[in-house]
Amino acid sequence: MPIRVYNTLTQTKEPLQTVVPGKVGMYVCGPTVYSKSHIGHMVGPVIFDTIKRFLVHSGYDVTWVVNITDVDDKLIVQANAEGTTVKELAERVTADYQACLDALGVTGIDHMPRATEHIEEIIGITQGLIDKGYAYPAGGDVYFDVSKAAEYGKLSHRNPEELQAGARIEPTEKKKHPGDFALWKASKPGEPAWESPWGPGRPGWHIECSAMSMKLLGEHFDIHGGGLDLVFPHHENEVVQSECYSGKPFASYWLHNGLLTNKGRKISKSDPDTVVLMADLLHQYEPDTLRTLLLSSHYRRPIDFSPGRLDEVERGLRAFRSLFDRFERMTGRSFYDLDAPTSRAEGDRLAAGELPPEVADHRARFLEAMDDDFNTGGALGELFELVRALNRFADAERLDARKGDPAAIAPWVAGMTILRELSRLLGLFLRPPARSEPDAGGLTGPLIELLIELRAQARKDRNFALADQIRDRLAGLGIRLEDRPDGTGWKIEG
RNA sequence: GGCGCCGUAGCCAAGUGGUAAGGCAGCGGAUUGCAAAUCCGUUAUUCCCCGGUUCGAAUCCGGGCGGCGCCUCCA
Repeated sequence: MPIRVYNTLTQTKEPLQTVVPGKVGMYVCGPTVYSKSHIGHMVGPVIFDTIKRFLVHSGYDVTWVVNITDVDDKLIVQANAEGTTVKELAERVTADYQACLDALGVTGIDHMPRATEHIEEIIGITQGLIDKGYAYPAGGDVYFDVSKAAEYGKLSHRNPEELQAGARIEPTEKKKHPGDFALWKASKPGEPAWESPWGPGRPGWHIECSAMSMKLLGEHFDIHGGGLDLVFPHHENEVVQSECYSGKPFASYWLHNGLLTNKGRKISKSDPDTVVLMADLLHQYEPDTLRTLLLSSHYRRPIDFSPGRLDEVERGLRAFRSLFDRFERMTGRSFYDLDAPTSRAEGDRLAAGELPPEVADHRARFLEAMDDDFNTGGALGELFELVRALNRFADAERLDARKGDPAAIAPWVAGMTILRELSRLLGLFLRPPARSEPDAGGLTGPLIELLIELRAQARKDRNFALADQIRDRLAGLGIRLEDRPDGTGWKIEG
């Protein structure tokens, strides 16, 4: 079953056929770095990180580029308001963005080019478009002439006449047509500026993505991604200027992720009520919880964000944590350190061996879902089924009592290895949750062990009132006790 | 006004022509001293509404209704 992707350009699902067999070039629009990242900024990175993981696992050699737009009117305004420089602001916000990506396990980005480091390429493309008659200089600015490009509107499926009729585009006397957009903007005194054939200025908004994607991935590459809100005008402009410049098709497939809403409205910097900062969320929730929410439905669908939803997701993830604890008790090894197949072929070999019932089926269905336009919601469902199949097998075979017998638990461990393979494809459970670890070198662990010992004695004496008091008081402190045949375990909960 | 997305149980959600995955919440059972965790069972005769095509539709077509996004900076 080949991988199929929904292409905004054709509005259909198409089999993935790459420019160079076995290789994928993927470009995703990153942030304009003038304010801290909110949860909405993470949707694209998490989705495309997952897509990259899946493509790599499927045998592709993937190069993934996410740009940083570090020069723009908004940066100038914000830097002035803060009394700092555009450069300092951009660096600070970029560092915050990077920290959020790291926290969510978005590790697959190969290049993060900055607009300000590609001024030369931007000027080159702009000049090239002027030379070919697609752009014109006007009073220090340079505009793309939309009327010269017959295909303008093909990505967002609009026609330019209607566009102009209903347009609320700011009238600028320098533009020939209201739909024309700036490739280069003349700078005012005191603003960041670069020398150019048209005088000192800075790039327009869309040109940097054309310059950086074509430089790093070639003039024709495979996947271009971004939020649905970027389809028009950003991506429409990007595709038209790139193709007019190179004379080649730009990106083969355009993938757009749905937007996050809060209280029913799109989360957006221009609607401050809706903004939920990543930095705050990361203090309240496990990264896996945030990531699971973002992957819980198909990537084109909008997701309504709320703390209640996150709590639900977190409760759902407990089943995984409990299973991982079981694995650790059984094998003495952490699930988080478990090596798993890193390719589909390797996983297929493991799946062909001895496994608990249903495990191979769920794996097959998981991969099928991912093949079909990266259906992470369906894949996640299979992961939950896998957890159940593994617990069921361990229960039925009474594996907890046979943990000293490697041969007996081997099929189950193989099943766990499949779970590791698949959950890693979604970028989940890469690291143990921070909160379940007692303070390193602190007294918490030993003190809890002491209380468990005292409670065990009370239970032996059939003093259940005291035993339950210990358990309830610990629960009040967020520490949950679990009595199992082989002893009492404990867990710190949120 | 134009372009696009969406409407599946109390909530979230997969499924896009063959008789409704999964998660949360709830209920019943196994297990337990009681719990927790785990397992089993259960919760939509039905997929916004109305018509049509078909042996057969949540899935295709037509028409409504409702929600959202874009057309201006946005991931």
